[in-house]
Amino acid sequence: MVETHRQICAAVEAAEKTWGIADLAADFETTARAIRFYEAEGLLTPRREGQRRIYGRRDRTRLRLILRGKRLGFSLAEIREIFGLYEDAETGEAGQLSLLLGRIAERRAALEFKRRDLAAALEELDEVERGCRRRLGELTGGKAADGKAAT
Amino acid sequence: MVETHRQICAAVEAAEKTWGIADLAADFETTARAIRFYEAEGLLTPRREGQRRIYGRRDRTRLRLILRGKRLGFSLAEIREIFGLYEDAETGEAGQLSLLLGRIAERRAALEFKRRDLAAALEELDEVERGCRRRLGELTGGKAADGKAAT
DNA sequence: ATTGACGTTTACGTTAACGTCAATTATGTT
DNA sequence: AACATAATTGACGTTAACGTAAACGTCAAT
Repeated sequence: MVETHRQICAAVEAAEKTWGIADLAADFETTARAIRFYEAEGLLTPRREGQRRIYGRRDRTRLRLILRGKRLGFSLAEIREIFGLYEDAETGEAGQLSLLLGRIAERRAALEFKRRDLAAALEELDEVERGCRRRLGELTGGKAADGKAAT
Repeated sequence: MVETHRQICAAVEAAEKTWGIADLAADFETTARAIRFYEAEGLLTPRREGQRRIYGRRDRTRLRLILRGKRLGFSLAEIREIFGLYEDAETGEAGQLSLLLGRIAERRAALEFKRRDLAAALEELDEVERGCRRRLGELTGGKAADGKAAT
C-alpha cells in the first residue's frame, strides 16, 4: 500500500495521543487503583482496546479536575455533579440552559466561599508569622528584626 | 459581704462568657458528637464543671478554625499540626523559632497551592458559563445575550 | 417523686475512598 | 515455547470522621 503525504498527515492527526493506566498514574502521582475507582464512580470513561483501558486527552483533563477537586475538599459525589454540569453546558437544550446558569451560580458561590476561607487562613498565618518574627527579634537581641536571616 | 465598685467590675471582667456543647453545635451548625470527637483528637480542651464541658472564647475560635480547615480539605491530623504550630509560635524558644518559620513557610505554600487550584477552578467555571450564555443566545434568537435576564 | 431536658461515657455501626492481594488474562521478549 | 511484564477483575481490608444507640448522671420544674 502506497500512501500520499496528505494521507499520512491525516492519519497522524487522527491518531490522538493516548496513555495507559500506569502512565496516567505516574503523571498525576496517583495509583491505578484510584483511577479505576473513579471510573467505577462514573467519573472517567476510557475506551477499551480489548481488555485494556485507553485514556485520551479528555480523560486526562478529567482526571486533573478530579484531583484538583479533591485537593479543594470536594467529595467524588460533588465532582460528579460538577461534571454533569459541564456536560449539560455542552449538550443542554434552551429550556435547561437557564436552570443550568443557576447551578453554575451555586458552584461559583461555593468556590468563592472557599476563597474567603482561604484568604482568612492566609491572613491568620501571616499574623502568626509576624508574632513569631517579633518574638525572635526580642529574644535574639533588640535589633536585627528584618525579613531573611543572614545564613 | 460588701463589695467595692472595683471588685464588682473585676468579677464581671473575670467571668468570661461560656457555652455548653449544644450551644456550640448550634452556633457552628455541627453536632455535639463531632465536637466531642475533636476533643478526643486533641483539638479542643474545654474546662469541666463537674462532668460537663464548658467552652470559652478560645475554644470557639478553635472550633471555627477546625471547621474552616475541614472545608478547605485538611484532615484533622493536619489541623492538629497547624494548632501545634500556632502554639509553638506563642510558647516557642529562640532555637525553635527559626525552625518554626520554616514550618510556617510550608503551610503558606500549601495554602497558596490551594489558592491556585481555586483560581483555576473559578476560571474554568467562568468559561463554562460564557459558553452556556453564548449557546443560550444562539438558541433563543440571535440577539439579547447580555448578563441578567429581564424576568 | 417523677418527669424532662441536657450531658456523659462506652461501644458498635457506617460511609467514602481507596489499599492490598489473589487469580487470571493478554502482550511482547528471548 | 517459556517467561516476564503489565493489566484486569473480584474480593476483602483499612482509615478517617463521624453517626447511632444504650445506659447512666444531674438538675430544675412540676
